[in-house]
Amino acid sequence: MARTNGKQSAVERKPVSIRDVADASGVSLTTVSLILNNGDQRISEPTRARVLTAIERLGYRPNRLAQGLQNRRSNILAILVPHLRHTFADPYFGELISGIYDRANRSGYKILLEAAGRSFLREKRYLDLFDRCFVDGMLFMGSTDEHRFLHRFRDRKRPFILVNNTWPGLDHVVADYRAAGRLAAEHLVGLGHRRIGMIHGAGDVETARLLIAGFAETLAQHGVELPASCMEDGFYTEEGGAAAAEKLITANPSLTAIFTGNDKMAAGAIQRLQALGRRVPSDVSVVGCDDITQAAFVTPSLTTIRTPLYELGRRSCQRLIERLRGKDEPCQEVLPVELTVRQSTAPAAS
Amino acid sequence: MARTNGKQSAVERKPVSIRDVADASGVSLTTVSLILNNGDQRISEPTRARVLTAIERLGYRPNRLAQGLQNRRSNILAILVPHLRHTFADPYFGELISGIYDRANRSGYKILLEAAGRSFLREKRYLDLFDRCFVDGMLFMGSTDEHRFLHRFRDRKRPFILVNNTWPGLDHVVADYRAAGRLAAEHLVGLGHRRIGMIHGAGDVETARLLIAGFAETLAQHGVELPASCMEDGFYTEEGGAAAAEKLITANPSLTAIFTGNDKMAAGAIQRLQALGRRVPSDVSVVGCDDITQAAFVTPSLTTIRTPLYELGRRSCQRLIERLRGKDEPCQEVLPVELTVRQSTAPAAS
DNA sequence: GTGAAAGCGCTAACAA
DNA sequence: TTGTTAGCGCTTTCAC
Repeated sequence: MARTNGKQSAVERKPVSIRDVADASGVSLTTVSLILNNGDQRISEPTRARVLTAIERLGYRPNRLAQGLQNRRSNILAILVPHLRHTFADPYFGELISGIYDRANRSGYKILLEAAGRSFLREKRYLDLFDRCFVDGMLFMGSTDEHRFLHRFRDRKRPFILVNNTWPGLDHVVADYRAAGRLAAEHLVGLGHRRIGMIHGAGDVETARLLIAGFAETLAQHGVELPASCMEDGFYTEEGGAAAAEKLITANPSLTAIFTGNDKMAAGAIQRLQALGRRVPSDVSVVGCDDITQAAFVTPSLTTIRTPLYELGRRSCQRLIERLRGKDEPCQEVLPVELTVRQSTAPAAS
Repeated sequence: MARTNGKQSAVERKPVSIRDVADASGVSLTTVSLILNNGDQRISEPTRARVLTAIERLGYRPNRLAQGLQNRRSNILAILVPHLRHTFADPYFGELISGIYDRANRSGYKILLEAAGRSFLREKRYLDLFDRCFVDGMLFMGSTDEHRFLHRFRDRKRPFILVNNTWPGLDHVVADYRAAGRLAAEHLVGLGHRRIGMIHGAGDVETARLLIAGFAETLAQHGVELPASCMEDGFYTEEGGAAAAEKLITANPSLTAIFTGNDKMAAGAIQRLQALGRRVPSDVSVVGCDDITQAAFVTPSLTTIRTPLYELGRRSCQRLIERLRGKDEPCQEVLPVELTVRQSTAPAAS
């Protein structure tokens, strides 16, 4: 791999080293290090004070490359996202990232961003991140069944957490999507809806399957069918949701309610339904999933199942940090979801 | 500063070093390094092949902490965002980040995420990021006049780029906000609006002032006033936009159009206007700014000024990388904006 | 209590 | 064409 062979860099900075501090305070380099790392032991108060003063005065900061080289830790965690178009602009990922960031920051960990593109996976660069000492641990969000590389983390040799999805043998923190499906179904059935459609996310995502299962099961318990003709894939995007809504309503004109696998698809669906002359919610009710910030600001505001994205991020990171601290128990944590009722659902028309 | 004193880490991994490769292929460690770094020079073909094979077989990856320690580079760039609530979930920042990420990735740079919280600024940790060799360069977005620490980067000793804002003496890449204001004004005036309000972002943001200036100037050129009573701060949030819209329309019931400093405020404004019984756009037209993805999926879909966020991110990162490669010219780049007409604007009613 | 010295994994003069 | 060697800045035994 070619290196950028440019000049060293246009800048020159004072590299104050531990050596300088030692000289300035008339002690050995060991003493300085001891004071920095070993806390209260040994070193006499006067010496300690002198060194601390020198550190302050010189503005010394330990070089973390040198530190890391020594103790084999980078103090950086990687967040891996799938390679989609402008992935980081998606509020779903953004909420998770915010939660992870805040938790990591609290414990002094830095966050490295990485998108799992084709070459990244092909060249197994996710291993590099660990083996080249870039990061101490990794969190992956947005996984699908296609992400076969996840196998490699089952040996638990590299600290790894799957965020808001599951995979056999991997540690994860996930929202209760089965319950999400159930809550949506109960809400709609409770409003008297009987002819209901669903716009789901990709079929190769475990949580999407759980959501569908929970939704269909609960409808069935109430004697409501969810035939294949009432199911459409919305690909988790606004455009996909819009197209799916159009297909659904065209194929099943009598539909009075639609449940979507995320809020983006719901926003797209609402817009398309209105464009097709259906009023929401008086003609058709729509229930979303996730409760991203924007859900409250579409018109009508979206009734949705709240998955605690920020908290999922926090907890995932918490678990990873525990792991890094030596706790070696498998982790399968499920966080509860709840119904948030707004303006996009109403009693069935007929 | 206390270190996490936990166990080394629950895991143990094969650390294949350059030493191992050298031994395995019967050459010196230097030879291996030369092959890795110096490209095609010197080394004979047979030797090179032998070494490359060994590298492959052992799965050797150079430890970047060691590399970095040597050549004082981390190959990591920091993205600094202001510390707001769930900052990373904001599509505005997300688009910029996506652009930066993609450009950085193309040149082999990693991205480190950092939020500029109180302690981060107070303790000057932005300097640590450089001086402790965490990163080679930094991009900052979401800056305000309050971010005084920006002064410290004027000496150009540390590669730094301001993203989508300006600051005296700092390199930046920014959208043409004055033109954005002008385009919005021309659009509304062109539709016959004369009683126009504005919901602006914070007054301590230079781009917000430029936007206001461009908007007011152009209205004035067309003989339209923009009195103080028609200006409200929306704090760049949906809730703020909603509250501002209510104030505006209450104080000036005859308003027929509102321009907002970003799309989030526009979404909030639209929702509140509708809640107050005003139809958008037939009673009141609304123009947003930025054109985030969600702008197309509020109801009615939002007419807005497109600032090329993703491209701003890309260019900013491009500039930073050029800087890292030794180019030392100041950079003040302005990217054009354009009007995107959708459903939220219509000819003036009266 | 404090310091000398070895070594983390790598790069790059300088020799050979 | 290849190898020897001296660090990069830090941590950590082990002596004193």
